[in-house]
Amino acid sequence: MPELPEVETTIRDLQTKVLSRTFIDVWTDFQKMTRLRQGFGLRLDEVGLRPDEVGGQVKNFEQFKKELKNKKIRKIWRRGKNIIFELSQGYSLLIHQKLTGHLLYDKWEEDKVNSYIHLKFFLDNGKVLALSDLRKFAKVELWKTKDLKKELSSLGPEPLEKDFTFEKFREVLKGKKAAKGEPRSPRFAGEAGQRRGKIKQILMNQEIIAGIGNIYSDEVLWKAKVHPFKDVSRLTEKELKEIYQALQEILRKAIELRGESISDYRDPAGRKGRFDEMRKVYRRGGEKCSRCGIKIKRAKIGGRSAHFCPVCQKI
DNA sequence: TGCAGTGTTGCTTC
DNA sequence: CGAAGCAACACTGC
Repeated sequence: MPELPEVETTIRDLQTKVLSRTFIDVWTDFQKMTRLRQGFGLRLDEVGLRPDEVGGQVKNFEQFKKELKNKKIRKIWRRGKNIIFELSQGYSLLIHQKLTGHLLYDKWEEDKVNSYIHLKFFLDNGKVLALSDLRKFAKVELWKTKDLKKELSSLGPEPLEKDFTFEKFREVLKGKKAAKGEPRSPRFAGEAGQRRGKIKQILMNQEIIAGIGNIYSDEVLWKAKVHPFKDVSRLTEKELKEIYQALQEILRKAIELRGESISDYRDPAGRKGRFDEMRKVYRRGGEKCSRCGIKIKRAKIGGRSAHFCPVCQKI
């Protein structure tokens, strides 16, 4: 699954390859993947078309194609798990790869997961930027840059930015009282401004911290020796520091190793990342914990699986 | 063979 | 308001 390190790997590679290129054309065999968002004079009900509105979808894709044509890529960046191509004339193209999507450029390795191509961008250098996505959950949206920036501001801070200090981490995690006129922080609860909720779910909440998903939340909590079910309000200062430190180290290491590829993620050349070598708990239920030898457990939190060591990780 | 499991987001329901 | 459930989709493994 593309989480922060995988998305970062993708954009860094694309920056060296498609910056300053212009979109010439676009093809898809799954029109539901593409959308025009705010700023195109469309009513919301026209934009949020239902699957049965085939005629509407065709019309929508034709307009998407028309608007994208001849736009030049000025900047490629990442916000959380979103890839953003900033284009000429005030446009931005947003790609969210969801569970099994990944971008491929020019020539890529032969691999089954690279064969589910549902979208192709044709560039002015004669090369193709393609989106392979087995489950077809990925979304590709054309925005007016101004509107997109507003939309992205609802995401939590970037964990690898310089200003994401330990103090800031503690503040966003624990939740502080909203100042007058300020929007209330998400999942804000209790008189003292104390947020409640299981730490794993908090880490995966994109409005609290951007970019963390199921794999890295499991790995971070194992490294920090904190149980995924522990309520965030009960975390000690020491535990908070351990989580912060583990988060920094694991995300940086995962980027260095070009992400994980236990499932479908591949880089733009179609190659696997190597974070798998470091994986301690994710999808290792039943195996022995490398720290204490006890069997790694798997349990459900909010409908998804958490993997953890029931002995090393304290509740 | 059939069906639960897989993870992200957004919408619906309570 | 929040949290829980489910749908979007296709393939794997038991």
